[in-house]
Order: sequence, then C-alpha cells, then structure tokens
Amino acid sequence: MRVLVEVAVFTVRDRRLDVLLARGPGAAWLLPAGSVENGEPVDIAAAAAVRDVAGVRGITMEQLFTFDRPPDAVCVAHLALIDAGRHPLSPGPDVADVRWFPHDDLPTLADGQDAALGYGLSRLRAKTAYAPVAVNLLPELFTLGEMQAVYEVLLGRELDSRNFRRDVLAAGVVEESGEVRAEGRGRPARLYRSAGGHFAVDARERRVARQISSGDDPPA
Amino acid sequence: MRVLVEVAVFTVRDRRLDVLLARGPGAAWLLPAGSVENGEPVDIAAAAAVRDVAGVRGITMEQLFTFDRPPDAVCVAHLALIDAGRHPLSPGPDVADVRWFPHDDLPTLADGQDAALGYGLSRLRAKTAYAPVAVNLLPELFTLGEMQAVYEVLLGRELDSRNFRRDVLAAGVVEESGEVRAEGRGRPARLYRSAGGHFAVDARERRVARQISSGDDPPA
DNA sequence: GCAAAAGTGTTCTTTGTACACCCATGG
DNA sequence: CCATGGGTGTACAAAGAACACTTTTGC
Repeated sequence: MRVLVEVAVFTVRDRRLDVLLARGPGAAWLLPAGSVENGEPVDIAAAAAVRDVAGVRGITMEQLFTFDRPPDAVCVAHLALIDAGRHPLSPGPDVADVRWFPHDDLPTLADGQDAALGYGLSRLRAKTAYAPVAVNLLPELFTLGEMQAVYEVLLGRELDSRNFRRDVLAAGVVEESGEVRAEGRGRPARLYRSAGGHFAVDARERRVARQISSGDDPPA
Repeated sequence: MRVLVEVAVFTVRDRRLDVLLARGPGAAWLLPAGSVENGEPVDIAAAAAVRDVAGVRGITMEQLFTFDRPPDAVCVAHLALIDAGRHPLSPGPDVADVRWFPHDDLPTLADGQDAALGYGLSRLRAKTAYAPVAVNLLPELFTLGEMQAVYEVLLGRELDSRNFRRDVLAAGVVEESGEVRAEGRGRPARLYRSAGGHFAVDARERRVARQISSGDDPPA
C-alpha cells in the first residue's frame, strides 16, 4: 500500500483565516501533499511536502487523521499553523502556482481533501480552547490587540478586550518584550512574545486548560 | 510500505480498568493487531483484527493516531470500549492466549505499543469530559450506581452521587427502562439505558460538552 | 431491627461576563 | 485638537462544589 501525507496549512492575514493551496500545471488546486518513502517518518514526510510544494520550512505540525484513499493508499492528514509574513511562498519544481485562499471561499478540491481540511479547521478551533494557537500565527513580537484579532477570526466572534487581556496575562503565555510599536495613529502598543504554556480564551476553555497539562494532544 | 492496525480495547470489570492483550505461541503479549490489505478501509481492518484475535465483533472504534513502525511500516492505532460481560473472549487461530489485564499492571509490550496504549488511555480519560463513554462500557441496562462507578474508575477519584445523578439525568443521556434490579441487600436500583447524546461528568466538562455538538471527534 | 445501597435539595463559593473611562500618539 | 487604538478595575450573574438524611430491601 502507498502511504501519502497532506497538510492543511492555515494562516491569519488581514483579519481573514487563509488556507494554503497549490496546483500543478493545468491541474486542480490541492493541499500540499506528498508520499512517504519507505522507512521515512511520517511527520518528516509531511514537512517535506510543505517545503517542496511551497518552499516553506521549519513549521510545526500536528497529525490529524489517517484517511482511506482508495483504491490502494492511505493518507495521513496534518495541521500546520504559520505566520504568512515570515514564510513567503515559493512554488516548488512541479508546482505551477501556490497561494493563500480565504478558508470560506475555496476552489474545488480533490476528493477527500475537503474532509482533511474541514477536520483541520474544526481541530484548529477546538484547540483555541486550550492552547495558545494564536502565537503560531503571529510574528515573534506582537501586540495583544493583534493576538485578540487572531482569536476573533478563529472563533468568529468578538471578544471583550479587558477580559481578554486579563486572561492572557494571567495565564502567563506571553511575556513583555519591553519594546513598543507605534502603528499609525493611536497610542503605541506594547510588544509581547510567546512564553510557552497553555491558555484559553474564555470560560469553558480556561477550566479545561487547567486540567489538561498533557492529555488531548497527540503523543510523541 | 506496509500499513498495520492495532487496537487498544478497554473494559471496566470489578472496579478496575482492564486492557485486552493477546499472545501467540511462545511470543510476547500484544495489543490486537493486523495489517491492512490493499484497498481495504483502515477501520474495517482494525475491526477485523479484534475479531480475528479475540473473537469479539460488533464493537465501535475510534482512530487514535498513526505511528511510525520502522523500518518499513506505519501503524494506525485505534481505541475501542466494550462491556466484557457481553463479549466473551475466544482466541483466534494464531493466538495462544487472550485475556484482560489491569491497565496499571501490564506485562511488557512490544516497542511502540506502549505509546499506543498510553495515548488510548489519555484519550479515553479526555473523552470522559464530553462524551457518555460509560455507556459503551456497560451492559444494555445498568444502574446509575454502576455508571458512576465506571466514571470513578476512569477518573481515578470519587464523585458525589447527588451531583452525579442530577447531572446525568439532566443531560438526558440515559432513559429509565422502568425495570428495577435488586442486587443482594440494599434498596433495589432503577435500571437505565443509553439515550444517546452527550454528557459530562463535571464542571470543566459540562461546558465543553454543550458547545461540542460536533467538533473534536474524528470525521467520517 | 440493622446493615447496605438508592434516592433526593439547598447553600455557599468560584468563575464568568458585562461594562466605561482615561491615555498616548499621529495627523 | 481630535480621531484612533491602547490600557485599566468593578459589580452582577451563573455555575460548580460541598453537604446529610430518608427510603427500601435482604439478612
């Protein structure tokens, strides 16, 4: 049997949640994908697929699910989150075109890829509940306003900035860099960086976070 | 590459959480496992493995994770929950012995199976938080006391029976059968059956349950 | 009649949610 | 000087956790 990999790569740009798609010459749009060579670790193969298709390296990934790909393959789907600003796209050799699409306005994908992408999206939203996913979608230094905006895009609703700031700071997932950034008009914002650790945006979530020091994430 | 399947099968018996293991003649203890034939759906192969090894059929399973199995295979691990009372074990042709082991007192397993089993256990406990997993571990009719005992074993702590009963009934995951069972001394208990739907044992959990009508479970 | 398990409500504490104003800068 | 986004604390509402006694049966 053949073992394939594919990766649902998400980013947040311009207050939109985008998905990375590529296509070969004359072909349909696809998630970055590849196959696993004999003996190669699956996660390495998935990272290689993203590198070869889009020229993006060094991103962290999480395994999602293994789908059947009749007639003779299985496909291990992965989820990746990146800051598009730090990872410019460069199409690989067999790729005619690679670009970001708004997650709610996608071209038609190959059979089965819808499932992987949909599952990736729901897992991403679920993770919002107990992991500081936003830091994976932001530059090294970011303002709390930017971080809040990412969560608002992921959750599809507005958050109260006072509660948001209180909770993020209390959770200790970010630390002040000491720097400040003035961006156009308005008071300059403090810049933070990730400090590791778990975090949950609201209610149902914070509680879970507390008890899930390790638990729901895939092993190894 | 070869694609293998293995299944961590759990049950609760006698206030203990047990795991199903099998061994071939003279060989080590293993999780029920098999390989995926060309074109066969992975979940079917996993069900077949449990049937062939232990003679148990018709159980529901959930995919957990796909592990590397160097040098030339991957293994798709699954989680299954059954009521041991309704599924007597009968060793398959290549199996010398198959039996239940307490989850915290296991023999040495083959490399990699520890990971699958450990992940299965943590997923099982995590699911306690938002799914009525106990009904998969109980007979068709059961008392609330038995159900509570299952949760206590899974969570490793005692629950308050008044809160437990209130919450289970309010969640609507069980319905009265109208029957009653007297078991030795003590007041006879009402018998319930599963009514579908989600349920959470406590706090952190109930809230999550409410918002996860669909979300965290694998697709398809 | 007593030991053993089933069944039933209320109070208090913790957590979440809603909310309004002053501050620093650019134009 | 005003428009824009950043930054701060409190009061109310909801949910969770803790808790004791009565009922029904077998022995």
